[in-house]
Amino acid sequence: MNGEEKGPLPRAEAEEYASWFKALADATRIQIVSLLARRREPMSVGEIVTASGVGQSTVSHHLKILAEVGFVLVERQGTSAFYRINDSCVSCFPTAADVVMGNPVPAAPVCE
Amino acid sequence: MNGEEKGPLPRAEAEEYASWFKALADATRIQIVSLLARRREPMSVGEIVTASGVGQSTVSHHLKILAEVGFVLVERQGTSAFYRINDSCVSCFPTAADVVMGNPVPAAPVCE
DNA sequence: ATCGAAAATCGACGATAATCGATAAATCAA
DNA sequence: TTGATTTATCGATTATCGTCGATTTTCGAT
Repeated sequence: MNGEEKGPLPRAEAEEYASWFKALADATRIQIVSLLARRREPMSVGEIVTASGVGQSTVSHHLKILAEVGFVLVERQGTSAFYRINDSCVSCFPTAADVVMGNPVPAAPVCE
Repeated sequence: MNGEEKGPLPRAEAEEYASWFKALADATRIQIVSLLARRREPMSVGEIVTASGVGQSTVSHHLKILAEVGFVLVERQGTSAFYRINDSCVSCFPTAADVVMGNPVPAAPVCE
C-alpha cells in the first residue's frame, strides 16, 4: 500500500530520503568513501588526510557525517580511529527508483 | 580498468557524482518528483504548486534543476508548461554501489 | 604527573542554496 | 491593442554547508 495516493510523499519521508542523498551530495565525501572502498582494509584518519589532501578537521567532519548515515564504521585503537566501508549499508542505500516509487525508507540509516 | 588504483576517485568524477545526488538532496524536490511519478500523466506548474503547497517561483526553480539532471521532461502548450517524470533517467541514476566501486559516471545527465 | 601524538570539537568565514515577493516574458482571447 | 493567465526570472533575505585554524580531549609512553 504505497504509491496509490495522488499526493506527494509526506514531508517526513521526503526529508529522510533527502538526508540519505545529502550524504553523497559532496565531492569530498565521495572521494573519502571511494578511498575506503578501494582499500578494503580500515584506514586511520591521518592516512585518509594524506591520501585525500584535505585538512584534518575537514576529514573528521565528513567522516562523522558518513558514519551517521552508516556508510562507514569506526573502531578506535589507542589514540587512533580506524574507519572502514560498511558494505551492507552501501547495498541498502535507496535508489532513485525507490524515491520515485514512494517505497518505504530503508530500515535504519545505521545498518549493523 | 576501474577501481584497482589505491587513491581516491579523481576530483572531476567525484564532482559529477555529487551533482547527481545533489538533485535528490532536497526534501521539496523529492516531493515534486514523487508527485510526478505517482500521477503518470504530465502536470502543469500550477497543479504542482497547489498539490505541493509550495510557492510558485520555488516550484519553478526546482523543476528547472530536476530538468537539468533529466529527471523530468517539459512540454509547453500555450502559456502552460507540463512536466512529467522521465523513467529512463530514473533507471540510469547512479547507485551508492556505483560510487563506491568507482564505476564510470552514467552517460549524460540529460537522457532522452 | 608530564609530555607527545591523534582525533574530535569549536568558532569563524565564505560560498552555496532555498525560499519568497515582485516583476517580466509569453501566449491566447476578446 | 488590451487584458488576463501562466510560467520564468530577478532581487533580496535567510539558512545551510564546506572549509580552515586553533583549541580541546583522549590515550599511551616516559
